[in-house]
Amino acid sequence: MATYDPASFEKKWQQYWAENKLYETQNQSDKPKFYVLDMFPYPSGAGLHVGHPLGYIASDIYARYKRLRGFNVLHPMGYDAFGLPAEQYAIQTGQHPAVTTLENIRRYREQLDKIGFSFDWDREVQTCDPEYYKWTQWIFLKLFNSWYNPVNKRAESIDTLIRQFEERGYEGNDDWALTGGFEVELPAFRAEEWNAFTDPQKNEILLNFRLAYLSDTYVNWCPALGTVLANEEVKDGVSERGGHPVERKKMKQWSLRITAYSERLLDGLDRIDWSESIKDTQRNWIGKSEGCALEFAIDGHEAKIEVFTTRPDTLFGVTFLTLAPEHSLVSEITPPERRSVVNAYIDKAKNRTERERMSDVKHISGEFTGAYAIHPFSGKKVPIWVGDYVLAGYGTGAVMAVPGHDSRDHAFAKHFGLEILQVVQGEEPGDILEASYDAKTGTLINSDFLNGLDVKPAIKKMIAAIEEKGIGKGKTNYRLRDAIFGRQRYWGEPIPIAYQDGLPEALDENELPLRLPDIDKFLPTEDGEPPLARAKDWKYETTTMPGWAGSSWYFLRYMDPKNRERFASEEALNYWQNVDLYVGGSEHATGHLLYARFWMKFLYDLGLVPVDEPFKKLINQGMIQGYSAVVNKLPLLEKYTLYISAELAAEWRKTDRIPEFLGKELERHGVSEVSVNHLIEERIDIKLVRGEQELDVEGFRNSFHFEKNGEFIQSGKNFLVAREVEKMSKRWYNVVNPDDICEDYGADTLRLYEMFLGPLEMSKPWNTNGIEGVYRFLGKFWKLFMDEQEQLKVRDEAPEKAELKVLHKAIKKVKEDIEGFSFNTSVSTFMITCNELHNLNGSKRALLEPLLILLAPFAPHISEELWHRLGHEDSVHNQVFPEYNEEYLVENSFNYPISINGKHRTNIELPLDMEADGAQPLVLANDIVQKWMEGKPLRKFIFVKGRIVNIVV
RNA sequence: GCUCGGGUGGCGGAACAGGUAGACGCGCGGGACUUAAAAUCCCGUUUCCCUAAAGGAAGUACGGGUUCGAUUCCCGUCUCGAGCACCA
Repeated sequence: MATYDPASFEKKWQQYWAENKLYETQNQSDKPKFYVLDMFPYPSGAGLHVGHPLGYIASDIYARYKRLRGFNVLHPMGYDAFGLPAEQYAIQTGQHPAVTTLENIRRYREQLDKIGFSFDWDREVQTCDPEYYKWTQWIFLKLFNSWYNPVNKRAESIDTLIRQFEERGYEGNDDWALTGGFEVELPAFRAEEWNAFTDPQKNEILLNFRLAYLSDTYVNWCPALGTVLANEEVKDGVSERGGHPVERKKMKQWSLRITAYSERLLDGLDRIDWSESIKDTQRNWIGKSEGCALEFAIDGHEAKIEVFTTRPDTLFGVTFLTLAPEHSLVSEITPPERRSVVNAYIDKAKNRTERERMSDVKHISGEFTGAYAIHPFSGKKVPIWVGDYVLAGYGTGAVMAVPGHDSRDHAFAKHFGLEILQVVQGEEPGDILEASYDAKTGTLINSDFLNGLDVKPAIKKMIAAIEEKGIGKGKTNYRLRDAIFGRQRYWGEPIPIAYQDGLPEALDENELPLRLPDIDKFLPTEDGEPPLARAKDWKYETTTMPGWAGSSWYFLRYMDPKNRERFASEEALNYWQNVDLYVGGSEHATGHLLYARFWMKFLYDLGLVPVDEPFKKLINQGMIQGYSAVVNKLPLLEKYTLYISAELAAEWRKTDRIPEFLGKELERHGVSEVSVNHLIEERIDIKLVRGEQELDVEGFRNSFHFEKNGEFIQSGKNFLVAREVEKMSKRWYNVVNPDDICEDYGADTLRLYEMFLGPLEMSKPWNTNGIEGVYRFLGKFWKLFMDEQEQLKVRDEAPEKAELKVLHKAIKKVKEDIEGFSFNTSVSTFMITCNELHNLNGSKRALLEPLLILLAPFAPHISEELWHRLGHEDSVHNQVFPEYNEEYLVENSFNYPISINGKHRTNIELPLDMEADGAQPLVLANDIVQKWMEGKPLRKFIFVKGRIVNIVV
């Protein structure tokens, strides 16, 4: 056999690379460093599918390219090994999650190895390894022992805060120098008072400032999973994993004070090379809004209501205030005669789950408290209401309602018949009683000293007036919430906290790692305690860290993975700095990617890392979707289950009328009175489909999908299935396994094909329609080197100019493509180059050797094989990426045929000293021709790609 | 509702800064080799008109604009996808 046979050499080279430690990376080098990282996988029981390697292949190409370009490349891989699925599995089967996790890791490794990645496996990390999570816990302790100093704008040791308390005390929530604007439920105290406090009292106070803290907060509680979830783990009121309903519940919880970093997380985005869309998602999530906080006095009460608004200019349009049902002042200000009504409303609102509240956005509800606030400028009395459209968790939990210029306030006012005032005049007249005017443009009216001003200057003037009056000040609010850090779960990092008199006490660093204890059952205890409460003599925190803890710093551990003294040595950190290229899915935009940035900034503040952004450049690869196969069946009959071919089912659904042919068939089976609603779609294994739609009927009959009383109805020669693009998942039977592709076509074809599918960042369905083309290309490429008799046919002749042009074109294109992450078009370039060399009979060493190096990042196995067949001892992956020479690329153009107005033809002699080569007709526009005809000289020739495309007269 | 990103042949998709639209691959059609098939190789393949050949017209979701020239830039409309969403 004289053909390309990947099975005969791919494994050989994979072993060769491993044995020779080809990809081992040193922490020092004369070469410049480059760090290429993939998001490490969670090792699930299902194994890898073809979607996983997409990003890994892209990053591998880039890493190999950088290596060929003379960089010292760090390209590691590991496993995000703590997590829910392993624990769910443990609950069902009793198998310890550590066992199944290690088993899954073994399987992942086996699959990864088949694809020929250039990972340095000596640096592998697993987040569930005590030697690793020791340092996750260590970072947690650092967070616990730190606070955010808003004056210095960075995290500092909690000791600096204690010193301030000792010297100055605390002035309450106005003490911006200590809180930086975040709310602390803590009364003021003087320095003497502080010094007189007992240690537990001091500790309790300090918890309000620590970056890792314990507090009573509303959490997303998922009863089905038995744990709390972070905001980004909840989608539309149900859990992201499993889709179980989620409730709001007040619980004592560990949280991380990520909100302290809001501004810096926002700022940092301007300095990193990420896609605009993902930066936008993060900006959105942080949700900065600038406005002003101000107080309303309450008629007959000492207390004041603080509100936050982005529209202080509309203050004269305030006709009522609305408090969230959870607002602490509600019960205080409600007079006795209104109490029962208001309390009933509050109870109702509280008992609604988050989901109900969200799905019920349009329904307006609220109650008048019976109390009145005093408008700070007009002195008018305005009623105070409670309404669940106001969120307790944002701003102050109270709003000044401006129904004239806020659609939500407007809806509320209209529903309850409250006054609506217009204070901003827009360009187009509209009835303010019908719809609010929300735009931030226009002229102020009915607003005393603001009258005549535009909105923006009015905002400024009003803030100044408010500050002068001493009732409030300009303020920035963020949507970002602190990150809840405890999970009522077993399979996670234990939180290194012990309890003393109910107060948390941090472990000492040298007590780490706090190892996860063995327990007999993985369920929560009978009285609802987390599983860790089952462990004997466990005097520590019983919740564990969330899945994102270990992944928030793993990129640092790769730099120095075996260090037992430190999370990574200073030398390693200073050498590698941060990740130059990070490749992974965009679904982590508001989770992992935000938390990792937060931790990096925190570590930077403590002087533990040299830079404060973890990932310089980020590429988001798209998802590879499954291409499910769907059969239509009519199962309502006792006698038969009728399978209806896709073309008939489609017509039926479209027209809602039974197609004639199908009607006859149904009649023949004694079926009447069926509607299209009886038609059921069932997904079947995609292996039962041949080509695009044809069902392998025999295979289907033998599969478990088939109903024993099934009969087929089809109008054509074949029974057709419908196809559906959706997530690749076991439950849809649409998973394609990379091992199978490697088996059939080899790893190089898999790699090239995944790149060839389309732009890296785009999501696309997996289908194997084009894979033959890529495989054929490799076969053709092989034939440039080997003849029919399996003999090397490469000649040592000097290449022709035309051949050099082909080569250098390819070098230039591939280099540009890799640097721009357009791997799909570089595959095309290889195909074109291969064809052109065949046509030129260019099997010459001087052409093919550079070409092999060029191809090596994409198809490492075939390149290595042919490189050795050319007589080299060394690996092709140790070579230098070839440079292109512009000289060979110049296009010569001369003596163009020109068609004027697309009609007449003439030849124009151009004042260029070039040889004629591939002359093209040039179409000139009318007016140019006219000027030319009038005898004006031709002034300028416009060249594009060495070709004249226009002439300026 | 707000923000962002898309819409190009039968299909996946090219076109780097405005400059020969449809590269490359799949599919399809035709041919060569073969007793035959597979494999391989060659030719054709946006649509329409005309044709023996040559040629011509339209064409990148739709409608306008800027330009000698627009898939590319600007305005408006439709549409698909993603993120956020009673955030005051």
